[in-house]
Amino acid sequence: MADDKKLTTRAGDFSAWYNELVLRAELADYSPVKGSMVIRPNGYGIWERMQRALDDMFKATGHRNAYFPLLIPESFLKKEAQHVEGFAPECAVVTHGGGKKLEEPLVIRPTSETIIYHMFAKWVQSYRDLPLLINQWANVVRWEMRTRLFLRTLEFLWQEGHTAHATHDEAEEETRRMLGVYRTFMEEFMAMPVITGQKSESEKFAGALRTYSCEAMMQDNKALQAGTSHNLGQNFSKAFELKFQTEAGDIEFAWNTSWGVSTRMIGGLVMTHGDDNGLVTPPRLAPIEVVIIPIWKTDDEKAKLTEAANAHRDELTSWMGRGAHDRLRVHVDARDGMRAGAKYYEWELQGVPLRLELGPKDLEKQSVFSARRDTRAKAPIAMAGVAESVAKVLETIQSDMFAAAKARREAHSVRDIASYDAFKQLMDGDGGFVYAGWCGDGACETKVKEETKATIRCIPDEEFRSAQAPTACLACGGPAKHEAVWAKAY
RNA sequence: CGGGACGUGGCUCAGCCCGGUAGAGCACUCCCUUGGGGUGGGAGGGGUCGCGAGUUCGAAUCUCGCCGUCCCGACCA
Repeated sequence: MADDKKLTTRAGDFSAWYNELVLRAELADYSPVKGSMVIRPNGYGIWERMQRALDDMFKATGHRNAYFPLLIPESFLKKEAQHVEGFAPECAVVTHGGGKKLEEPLVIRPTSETIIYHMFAKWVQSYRDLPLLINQWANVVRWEMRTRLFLRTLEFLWQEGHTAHATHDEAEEETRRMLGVYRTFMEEFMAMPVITGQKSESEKFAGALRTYSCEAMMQDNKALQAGTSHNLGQNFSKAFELKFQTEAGDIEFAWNTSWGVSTRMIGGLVMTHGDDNGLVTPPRLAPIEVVIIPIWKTDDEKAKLTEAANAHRDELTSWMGRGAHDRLRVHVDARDGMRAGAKYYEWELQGVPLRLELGPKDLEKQSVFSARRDTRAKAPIAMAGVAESVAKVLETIQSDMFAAAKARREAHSVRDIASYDAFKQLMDGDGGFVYAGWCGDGACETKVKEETKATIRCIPDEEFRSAQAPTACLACGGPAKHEAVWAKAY
């Protein structure tokens, strides 16, 4: 490589850029087991911030956490016909334990519907026990053929919410509510705009009545399904005898929902905001929001500036303007033997939202020199009231990142595609989201997929639909039943 | 599982055609230098050349087999 300090560029090879960034920013590393990965502290730190924000939102909507076991009797998985069909090929199965062959093989959970609804059936007797609102943070295993760091690995971390309700409408409301929670999280924390909508029959969860998803656009204009929420109807309650007695005294099957987001979102974060210099983290998810780099020449200066940098850190971290539980997250990089410039590159690669440089000149001027990660804009910040100024810049970064990502998505969204040929041409070139009609026939979906690799990402919710609803199906030209978002996807 | 490529210090790779006892850059350790965007120099540590067999006086290099990785296709959060 001509310059192996630089990343491959996004324009040069998006896929290589992504892999290099994830490895070099130390978000994750390949594990000795093909297809699985180690999440390193930089990556896990982002996950922890995601978990915290989401967990608070789950609690605020009345859910409680629990933990269900990793191993599931194989027979459980087979109880729901669609479910087993969807997951059987990608299940890892434990056949031996304690040095003996097991009587019944145990499946390593690819998702926990079966074990959870089995347990729910024991816990629910009456309508008074409903709704039952449970979430678990867990790892799951799906034996994928082709894997990518964070985006698709054999094992990944996620949360799965599982609820039981007395009526279909309550379950539907819950399904939509949690999709909304995901959307809020993705927009407000990840600064990642998403389109919400319903999945087509072929893309829905195996065993669900309906699946809704959040779809985001990556910088290569491909779609990433970032979160899903399922109305499971009574499919699982019937398979697992999850019944309750109504107020009127009748016995009915409960209505279930399940919803999940995973460490895949970290991949989405990288591909939404990263640039050719590395990761760009939205402040609200950044384990370190501000890095302070003292600059010195002499030993005398070194002592003075390191002390000043530490004093700044203390001032920033003790500031309570965001509330006592949301202090600024600040790191001082006073490493010796490394030039300031080299530190800049390193922290940029790791995506720290704001850098503060503190040198002799700044001390004289009673200011610090700041550099934004997202725009790379530089400006001095007065020492007086520095914490408030910094907090304000971070807020600006957060909202600017969202606005930039949204503008990019809109720039690559097409609502007036002239013809199927034009669509093919677009998918052959730049790609993007195409809002176009769909007759509702799975055959048309399959045809488009085979010919262009693009699929229906979702039937968008009303607010995302075009002012003028499309009248013809993209593929067959017949009357359109829905407006659909078509795109190539991860 | 089909098609293609590749396995050589931690990383990226050269050496292989034409066999002769292993190299570069980066990274790492130490010293000096430098220090507001990847300083420069010096010294040093580190390799069963993927594994196994074969040919040969001698194999990283040639032959065969195996294993593994990556990319492209069939499945997917």
